[in-house]
Amino acid sequence: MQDPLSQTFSALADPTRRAILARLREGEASVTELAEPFLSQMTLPGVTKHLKVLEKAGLVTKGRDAQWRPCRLNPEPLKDINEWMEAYRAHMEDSLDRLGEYLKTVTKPVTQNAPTTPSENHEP
Amino acid sequence: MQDPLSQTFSALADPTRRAILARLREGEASVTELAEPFLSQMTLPGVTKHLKVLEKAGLVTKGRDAQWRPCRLNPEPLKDINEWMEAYRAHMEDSLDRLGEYLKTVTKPVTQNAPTTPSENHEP
DNA sequence: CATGTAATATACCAAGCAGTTAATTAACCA
DNA sequence: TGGTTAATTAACTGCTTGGTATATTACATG
Repeated sequence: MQDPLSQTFSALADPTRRAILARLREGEASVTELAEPFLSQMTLPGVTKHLKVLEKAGLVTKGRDAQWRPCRLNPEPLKDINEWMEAYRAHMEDSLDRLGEYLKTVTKPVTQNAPTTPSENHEP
Repeated sequence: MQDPLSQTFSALADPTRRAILARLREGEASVTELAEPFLSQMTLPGVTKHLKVLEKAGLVTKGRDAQWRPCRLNPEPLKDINEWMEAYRAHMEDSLDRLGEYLKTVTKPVTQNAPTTPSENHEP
């Protein structure tokens, strides 16, 4: 049993599942419709499993229409992530500022001394 | 090898790791300092492993000061998550509206239902 | 009723992960 | 030099995860 936030994060930690969510942004879809783009890489039960993960995380809800299970996006859990991120927003902007200043010092004349350890930029 | 976004999400899908990040928001800390709050539930190598996950995801960078490895928060990967969430922001507001309307319909009659379990929030 | 379609359940496997204990590296200090 | 502290590595375990093939349930219609 995981806490809800962990469950949401881990549900999102898979490109197939994120693609399913992206598809659902455009509206309801049945399981086979959702599965269709992946059937070259994965079987239908595979997709069903991914859907179940999303469902357990509360990101997707399934209805019933005869033999179809129309799936809908439920963005509620994303709000919790959004809220969690809030605390880091200032840091994100800070590091943007630092990058800006770093770039300034780098593009300025040679007389400027070395910036405070650019520290390997992971992703440029 | 995972795509970077999946790697970030999955790094965040653990309460210990999120707590470490939260601690790092307040500034640099050595591994033992970071580990201290968890040592009742987990050994030091356990924490080291979590740190390595965060490091691989690019969320934490380690420096060196003699025998210490001062760790710092690197919020860069969070920007990607933020960007990813952008596409869902409209949906979140939509569902907020729906919640608002739902509450309106619910708060009309006398049947004020109980608040949905405050649920101890781990990280403020 | 028999058949086709939508979806899930079951049982299994390989790989990865969270955690442990014990050993090891690396730096400082006296 | 030897001892202490900081941190990592190695080797192992149990559990979860992502995927499969196969079987099964549920519904609609000829």
